[in-house]
Amino acid sequence: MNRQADFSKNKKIAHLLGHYINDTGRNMVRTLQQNFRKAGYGVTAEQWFVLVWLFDKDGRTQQELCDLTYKDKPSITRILNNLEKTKLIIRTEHPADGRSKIIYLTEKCKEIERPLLEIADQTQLAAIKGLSKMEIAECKRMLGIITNNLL
Amino acid sequence: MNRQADFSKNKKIAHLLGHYINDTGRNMVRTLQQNFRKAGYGVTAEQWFVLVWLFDKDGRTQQELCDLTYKDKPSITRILNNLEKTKLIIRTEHPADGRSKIIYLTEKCKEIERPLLEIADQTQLAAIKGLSKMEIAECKRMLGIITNNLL
DNA sequence: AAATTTTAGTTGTTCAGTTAACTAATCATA
DNA sequence: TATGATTAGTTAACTGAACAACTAAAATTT
Repeated sequence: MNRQADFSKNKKIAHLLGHYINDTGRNMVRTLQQNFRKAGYGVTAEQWFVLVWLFDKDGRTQQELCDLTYKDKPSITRILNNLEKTKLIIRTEHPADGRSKIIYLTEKCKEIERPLLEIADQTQLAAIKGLSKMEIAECKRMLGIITNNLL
Repeated sequence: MNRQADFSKNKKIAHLLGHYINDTGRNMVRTLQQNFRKAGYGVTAEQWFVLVWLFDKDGRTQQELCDLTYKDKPSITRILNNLEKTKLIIRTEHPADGRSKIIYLTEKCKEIERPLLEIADQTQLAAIKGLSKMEIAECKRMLGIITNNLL
């Protein structure tokens, strides 16, 4: 793919902010996944974004994971299917609510939490090199405004 | 899907900037596509990001479109396949280079340029409401820095 | 209590991104 | 000029996103 980042070439074409945001996000996500892979972990970035919340607190429902990751239900279903295939999570039945399922990490998954976290941290650190904490906060604030505008 | 934008809920989890950027970009892209669809145009956002550069200048090669859109070759191949199916572009052979193909817009496509552009403009305008031009420029600058850091 | 509505999760289809392997044409070079 | 490397584009497999339609189990309403 093509990753040069001269977003100023769109002098005539000013309708592409969404494209640039999207592209930058994909660059980060792809790099993270490549770094996982280089280190020998076959975890996708999207799987990671789900696992993060399970490391934070185990035993959540799929709906909770939807809310936390901003992903829709079919996406969560499929990401969990793949995590189940690789034996990183298990689905169990909710004791009180027959519709819900509760997701638990396997031991195998808990063992790789630290190395994955290390890779994620380093990747993010490399990505934001040259940006101050204030700039990052500004960036997040603007992203939040844009998303809210679209609700 | 879930589009609430309170990115501050990650107090404990600070590794998710890429996820937030990615998510915001997808929100913009999805909204654009929905707006095209509501107006009766079956053009995807990714198709639009390619068409934009053909409206700018017709008769480009696929490689040029890769460079301009930051997409890789398989993606461009498939996006053009779909644009060809819906008769919005045609592929022709390069007169001098047997490997290349030159992409032209059809009349059908030229006819919908203005309405699509109108929708794209309005969508972007709605998305950035509340942000100054300087903030937008800042945002683009930071996205460029991040992408360059990842090269 | 029965009927309706809402909620949790799954499935199917289409589209695009990522990676790898591939074909065919051109370019470089020895 | 013949060989090897590069370039343009395609194909295939896997993953996830978007959207719609679906099942089954609550929750709500009447």
